[in-house]
Parts: sequence; structure tokens; C-alpha cells
Amino acid sequence: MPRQVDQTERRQAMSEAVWRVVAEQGMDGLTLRAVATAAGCTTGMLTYYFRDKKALLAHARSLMHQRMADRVDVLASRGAAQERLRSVCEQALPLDDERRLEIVVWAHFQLAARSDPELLEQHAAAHASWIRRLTGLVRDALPFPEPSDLYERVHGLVACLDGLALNAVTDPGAYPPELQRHVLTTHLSLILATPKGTTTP
Amino acid sequence: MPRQVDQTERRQAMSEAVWRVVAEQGMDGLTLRAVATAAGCTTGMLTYYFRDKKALLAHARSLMHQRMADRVDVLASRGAAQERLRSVCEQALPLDDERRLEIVVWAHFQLAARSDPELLEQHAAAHASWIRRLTGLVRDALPFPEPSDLYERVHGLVACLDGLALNAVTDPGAYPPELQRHVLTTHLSLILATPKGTTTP
DNA sequence: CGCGTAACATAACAACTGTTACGCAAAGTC
DNA sequence: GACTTTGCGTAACAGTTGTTATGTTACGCG
Repeated sequence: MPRQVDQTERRQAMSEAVWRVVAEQGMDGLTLRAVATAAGCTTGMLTYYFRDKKALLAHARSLMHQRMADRVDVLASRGAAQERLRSVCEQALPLDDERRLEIVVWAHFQLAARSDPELLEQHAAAHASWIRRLTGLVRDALPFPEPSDLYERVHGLVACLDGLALNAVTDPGAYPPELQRHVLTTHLSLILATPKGTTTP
Repeated sequence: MPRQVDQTERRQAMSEAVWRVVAEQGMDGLTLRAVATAAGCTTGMLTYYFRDKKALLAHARSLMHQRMADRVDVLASRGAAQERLRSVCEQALPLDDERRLEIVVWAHFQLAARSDPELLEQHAAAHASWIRRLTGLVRDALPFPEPSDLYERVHGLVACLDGLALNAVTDPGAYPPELQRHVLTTHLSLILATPKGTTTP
């Protein structure tokens, strides 16, 4: 056998190059040559490790989902209930460069899923899993009996995280990490401090 | 003078074709030929009314922003304070096909603005204006003195609307209009029914 | 009734795209 | 040391892209 290389490592490096290109140029700037340049290799190497562009994109998406899930898994198992909830929520915010990159790419993938039924299915599954996880964390963190509108509260929290993340990566100057944390703190307070909707419709 | 046409109307029709293409195919599917097909004309006609692709995109974006602003203007001036707030918020949610289209296109433009300083500036201005408008509406709707965390509450509301809209257009089946309205109701209740943050950090 | 110009359509152009084929180097086996 | 196979670079290919140039139509004025 000739020289051996770590194929898994190569594929990861190329997927990370995909992330960088998507984050900087968007989906319409995602060309094989741009990825090759970002990865410091040639298009021939890309086609050697991936059948076609679609396979490269699928791997890049899958790897990102896996990394995010792993990080959340760790955070969701340590600390008190309210601390676990908060730390997991912060993982969905672009508080540093790494998460900023992830969120931009994630948003692009999410929008791209709209025109690809296969991607949409994967996204829907991941989203449902995310909702379930946050529901459990919110339930554990509640200092009072489970309210009847828990379902809506969690969906509101998820939406707030996604929207805040999207706005923050679009205009980072207007959404410094402190502001993001304050908004999250306020929202968590409202959710966890109001026992039942004294609704004013 | 030869036959006269309403150039403004033509430009609007072409911009609306841009919206449809972006909503269905994304930014990387936005080609002049695709727009021409969607508009029922030829690429020659597109280049006759717009210098280049960038000008076409700029017009499409500008027209969309103007239409959204006009609709909000009307809603923000009729009814009681809480009703105005709610109706304006609902304009940011994909509750029907028209707004679904707008929100998808808006999201694509927002992400695209990340790699174009000029677009980013326009987006930032529009976003700041949106925040200001909602701040006023929330202030009017509050049944108690202005809380110290009003700024964070409004940003949380805006984020919640954006995130909810994004998730809803991505997977409409999982976010029927009723669910969107319930989430909005719950969130508005939390904001308007809790006088001060009895914060549980 | 010409006829000039606004309002288009058609087509050619170079640049760029994903994909495929081909070539070569090097590391291990015999 | 010949030989095979993995690992990769180079280049050619057909298709698509935005842009430009060149026709062609038809309306309204004189």
C-alpha cells in the first residue's frame, strides 16, 4: 500500500473550508474553486474525496450539526437547572467568532433547505430535537408548576434565540455580546418569573 | 414619439419576478434568465430597464422595503395601543402567502447584506427604524410605567418575530398560522404583564 | 404617408461553473 | 528493484452566467 493519509481529517478540513466560503460569500459564492482555495488545495483533491458538490455540502452540513449537538450535550449535563438552560441558550448566540461562523452557515443552510426536500427533512428533525431539548431544560428551570402555555413559551424562546442570532451576525456592531446576553437574560426572566399568563389580549 | 409604456410598472413587475425567483430558488438561483422567465419577458428587456444585475437587485430590495413600510404605516395608526402593536407584529409573520414571500426574500437579502457593505448600511438603517417603531408601540401599550429593561424587551420581541418568521417559512407545516399567533400572544403577554424584572439570573 | 425613435428580441461574447479524464509521484509489497 | 495502488495535480469539456452588440417592431408626429 502507498502512503496513507487520514481521510476523515481531510474531509473535515474541506468541510470547514466550505463553512468559511459560505460565511464570507454566501451560497452563490460557494464554488468548488473557492472551496479549494479556502482549503489550500486543488479541485482535483475535492473531487477525490467527494463524489460531487452535493456530497461535499451534505458532509459540511452534517459535520456542523454534529459539532453543535456535541457541544450542547456537554453543557446540558452540567450545573444547576437554570445555569444549564442559560449556557445552552448561549450556544445558539454569536458571542464569539466560532459561533458567529456556525450561525451564519446554519442560517444559509436553513434557507437553502427550503428548495430541497431532503435537506428540509433533516432540518425539521434537527429543529424538533432542539425544541424538545429546550422544553426539558425550561421545565427543569421553572421555579413554579408547569404553566399551560409552556409549549408557546419554548417556541418563543427558540424564535428569540434564532432571531437574535440572525440579527447579530448580520450587523455585529449593533449587537455586541453584552446586548445579546442582556436580551437573553430579560427573556429568560420573563419566562421563568411569570407563573401564569395574566393575559392582556 | 413611439408607443409609450409605464416604465415604473414594468420595473415593478420585474422586481416582483425577482422576489419569486429568490423565494423559490434562493440567491444562487437568481439568474437574469430565471427572472426573465418568471416575468414572462426576455433578458433583453431586463437589461433595457436596468443597467446590470446589481441595479435590478437594488430596485427589487428597495421596492420591497417600501411596500412593507407602507403597510406598517397604515396599521400603526389605527386602533387601540395594544391592537396596533399586535397588528404591526403580525405583519412580520408569514401568516399568508404574500407575507411568506416577503419574509423569505427579506431573509435572503439580510444574509446577502453580510457580504456587501452598501446593502449592510441600508439594512442597518431599516432595522434601526423598525426597532424604534416597535419601541414606541410597546411603550404605548404598556399598562404600567416604563420598565428599566424596555430596551431589552423590544429587542427580544423583534428577535422573537424574526426567528419565528424564519422558522415558519422554512417549515410551514410545523408552524401553522395559529401556532404563530399563539406564540406571539404569549410573548406579548409576558412583555406587557410583568411590571418589572423580578430577575432570576 | 413616411419615418424616427422608444421598446423590445435575438444572439454572440468571454468568463466561469461542475464534472470528467488523464497523468504522475510516491510508498508499500514481492 | 520492478510493480501496483493510493493520493493528488492539471487540464479539457460542455453548460451556464452576466454583459454587450445588433437587429426588428410599431407607435406617434409631421
